[in-house]
Amino acid sequence: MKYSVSKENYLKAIFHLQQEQESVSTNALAEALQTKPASVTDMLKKLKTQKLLQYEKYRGVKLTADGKKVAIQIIRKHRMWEYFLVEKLQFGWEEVHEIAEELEHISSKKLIDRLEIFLDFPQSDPHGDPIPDANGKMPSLQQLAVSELPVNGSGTVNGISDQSQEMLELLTHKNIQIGTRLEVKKKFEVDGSVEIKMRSQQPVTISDHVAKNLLVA
Amino acid sequence: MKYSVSKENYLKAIFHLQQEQESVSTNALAEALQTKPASVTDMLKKLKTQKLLQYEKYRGVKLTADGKKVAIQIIRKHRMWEYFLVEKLQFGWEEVHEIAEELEHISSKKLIDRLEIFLDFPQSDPHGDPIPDANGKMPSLQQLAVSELPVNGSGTVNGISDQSQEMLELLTHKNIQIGTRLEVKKKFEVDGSVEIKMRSQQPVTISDHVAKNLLVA
DNA sequence: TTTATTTTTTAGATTTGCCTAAATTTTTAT
DNA sequence: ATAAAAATTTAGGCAAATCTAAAAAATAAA
Repeated sequence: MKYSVSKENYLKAIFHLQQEQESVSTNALAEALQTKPASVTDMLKKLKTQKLLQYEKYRGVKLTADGKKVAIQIIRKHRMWEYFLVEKLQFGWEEVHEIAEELEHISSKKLIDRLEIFLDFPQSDPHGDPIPDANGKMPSLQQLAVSELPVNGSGTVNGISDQSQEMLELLTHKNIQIGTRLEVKKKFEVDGSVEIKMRSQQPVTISDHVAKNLLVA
Repeated sequence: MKYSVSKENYLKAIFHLQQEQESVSTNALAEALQTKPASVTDMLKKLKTQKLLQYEKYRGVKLTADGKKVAIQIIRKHRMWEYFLVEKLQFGWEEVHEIAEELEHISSKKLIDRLEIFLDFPQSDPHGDPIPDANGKMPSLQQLAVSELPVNGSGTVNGISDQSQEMLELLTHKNIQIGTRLEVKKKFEVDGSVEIKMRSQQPVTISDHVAKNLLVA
């Protein structure tokens, strides 16, 4: 089955929002998709008739198994392309999201399966998010925010919660990327900032905000 | 400026039809785009207000310099992706057109420029068609149909006129591809068929139809 | 437990790209 | 040169995806 770009974006957004909350509200979806609640209601009705989601008016929405399957395939495509852009075309991790937003809607399944082989079965995208396999199996990795680490605790960066351009640029500036090993040297209770040390580098301080967004294993 | 997928397809189709005829008719466009003449008329009016083409009702249509520029960039993307699919992802030359029809509408210019570097500046796509450079310059190569070659004349295949799936599969079956060197051994006037010989192979006969579609330098 | 606030839905429009049927213009043939 | 045929355009509509404004339902607050 083939769906419009718009429908695919709805399914993807609902999938992501469901990670946080069981049931997704119309307003949350409108916010995520940068559209109006009235438009969301319209689309939910259409997706419901296609049995991609469960929806009762005023009650929020949940993906069906079918809907989830579609969403995961889109996410697979998105992350696979991001990996390609960074690893093969030398893009920075902060510029690939936008381009992948378009590439994820290219319909050919064979294309992605071939790309996966060409890339040698990458496990996660440039921001650390896992790439689902062809069957939709998503490797889930354990993650802890740096802000939760104790003093002298250490870990390897394997995820970023806020993947905005600005955040990614800040991290790049501080020389932090996926795979970076770091140790917590000091925690300042007064503002939640954390001093961290990376291999063969002077210690640097990151704000409370950044520490909460930096995930390690 | 960004245009809809539909508009891009119109510009591309007009560009291709203009290679044959100075001015393009509504019917020819409808046929090429698998749509109705009435729809074409509608769209032509819209593209005219955007100054992408010259159009006077009942008089046919021609691209403006702007329109040509847009069309060439789409063709550049299409052919670059086709090259990528065949060279890197191991697709057959008969399966890439369809996928490239989607990929050509991905908007990022940087993406194609990076892809071009990654692919090491390919000059032509898997069917022998030239890939325009970033400025829109299109390397034009001299081509002659095998049917026009004299007996004992030879050449290297560098283009296919009819790039339908069936034709490409037939050529693959006969071991003919871009770059194949061949010599005309015999010409049968009665049906226009031609016997050709390729390096270290028994001679094979191709029909009039195929001989006209096979271009050599 | 009413009232006020927030969330969500409905109603009615708009835009894009397409369609069919009918009218018009151009081209071809007699 | 006129009639017939072919090509093209106009008119009126439809579906998808969006919007604004108003109504309805759910939730929170007094």
